[in-house]
Amino acid sequence: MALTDICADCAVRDRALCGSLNDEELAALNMLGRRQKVARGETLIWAGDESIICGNLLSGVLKLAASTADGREQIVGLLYPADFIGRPYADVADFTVTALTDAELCFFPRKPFEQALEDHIQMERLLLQRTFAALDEARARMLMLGRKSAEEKLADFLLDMARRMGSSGCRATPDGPMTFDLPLTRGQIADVLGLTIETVSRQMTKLKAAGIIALPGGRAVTISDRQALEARTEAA
Amino acid sequence: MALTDICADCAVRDRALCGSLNDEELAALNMLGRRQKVARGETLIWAGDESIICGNLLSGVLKLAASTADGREQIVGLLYPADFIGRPYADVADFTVTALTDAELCFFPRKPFEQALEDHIQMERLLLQRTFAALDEARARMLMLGRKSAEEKLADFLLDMARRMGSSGCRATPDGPMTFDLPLTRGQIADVLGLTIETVSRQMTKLKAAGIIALPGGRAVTISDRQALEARTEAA
DNA sequence: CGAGGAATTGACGGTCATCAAGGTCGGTGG
DNA sequence: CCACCGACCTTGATGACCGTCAATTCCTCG
Repeated sequence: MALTDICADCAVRDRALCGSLNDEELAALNMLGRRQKVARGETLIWAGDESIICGNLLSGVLKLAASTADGREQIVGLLYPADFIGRPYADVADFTVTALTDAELCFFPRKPFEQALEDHIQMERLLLQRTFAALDEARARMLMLGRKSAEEKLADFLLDMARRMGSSGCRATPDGPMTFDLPLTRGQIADVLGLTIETVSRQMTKLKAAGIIALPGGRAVTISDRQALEARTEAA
Repeated sequence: MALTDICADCAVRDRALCGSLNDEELAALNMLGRRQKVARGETLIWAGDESIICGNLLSGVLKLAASTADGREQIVGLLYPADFIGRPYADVADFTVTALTDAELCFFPRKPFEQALEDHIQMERLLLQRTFAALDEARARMLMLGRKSAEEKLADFLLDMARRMGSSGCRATPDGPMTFDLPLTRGQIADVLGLTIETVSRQMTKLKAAGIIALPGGRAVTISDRQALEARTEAA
């Protein structure tokens, strides 16, 4: 049927929460959901608004951000394909969700989705495990924000991105140079790391001058000396 | 029976995860659990160790901390009575859990506890909701760590503590002065806020000089002008 | 080719970390 | 009782790191 077809060609069918459902259950869930494309820069959810939707990210990268009344922003999480979006069991969204690249997602109204969670224990359990993982990640990032220097933060960040973007430019040898495109501008990197755009830029050129990375142009980065980069994750 | 008696006198019986269980279910869970007292300063779980236990905090305050290889520490969470301790579904603990005050807790071996979660959907759902709340809190703290000044951080912290310790010293008028004891040393406050002990101390005296707080001695703090303190939560 | 956003680079200053020196308080033992 | 001790806190002096302001330069796209 058309309704399951939409899932049959889903790029994250087996990695997203829905991976815990069989085809029949999936068809039912599909009655509730919609696919949607969003353009780079578009905001899906505003902090403070009613928490209306939940969903899965199919492609692209989203940012989760918090900000102060006077406009300072902190990116508190990045979402990649197969990640879950939204906040069940809360009436108000606490964070703003914005597309960093063009993206596609599959979403559901929150209330019916909560019901679906209750009806499908496996899916709820998977969500619990993912929420724990997100919590661990957030806490690890708290250590970075509170206690690391600009250089350490950037080294952390680049290695993290290399891990996640790896598919696009992986080389034969695990320690050989690898190149990938950052989905973030310098300003957004600054918002992830709790720095300013200028500091990010300066640390980038410093790493380039040290021969640890290269900046071929555009958003591309190549990590030439992973060992050295890892060393700067915790240097004095 | 003796086994349910242990819960009958539980200070957090209706606020902890177990609140979702009826007496019969509780009796079964109790077969697995043990109460334990820990002294101030004692560490229950070490980051990197096998994740063996889960449990509930009955009394006292615990810290959840991460640290770098060279000894810098960041407190990534504080646990209060009725809070859940531990990390189900992970083989290794990522964070160190230490008692900030003498404390009492009720814990279970992790594996059987995971089984109990599966057997009691209500409890699992409650845990999911609490994990979401913890995630929201962690993310809010990321904004603080990454983007706020020392003064703003301390104002945030004091208001947060006032909210949590409120029971001990609440005054008649909501905006009137209130006094309470901090369960943290200056050094630990610094580890929560991503500052140094000296900076915390200096900001404290600055707030005192401004007549916003008073420091009657020991760990006590009194908030004399809550309005002003709230204003410094986001000042220029 | 020109326009506009993004990135780089430089100069300068503020905030906060670091190093150092007392000071306070509670507990312990002579 | 009081001196001593250790842990915690306060305060001061100094400077590094990183934020701010400002001027180019680089890229992309119309």
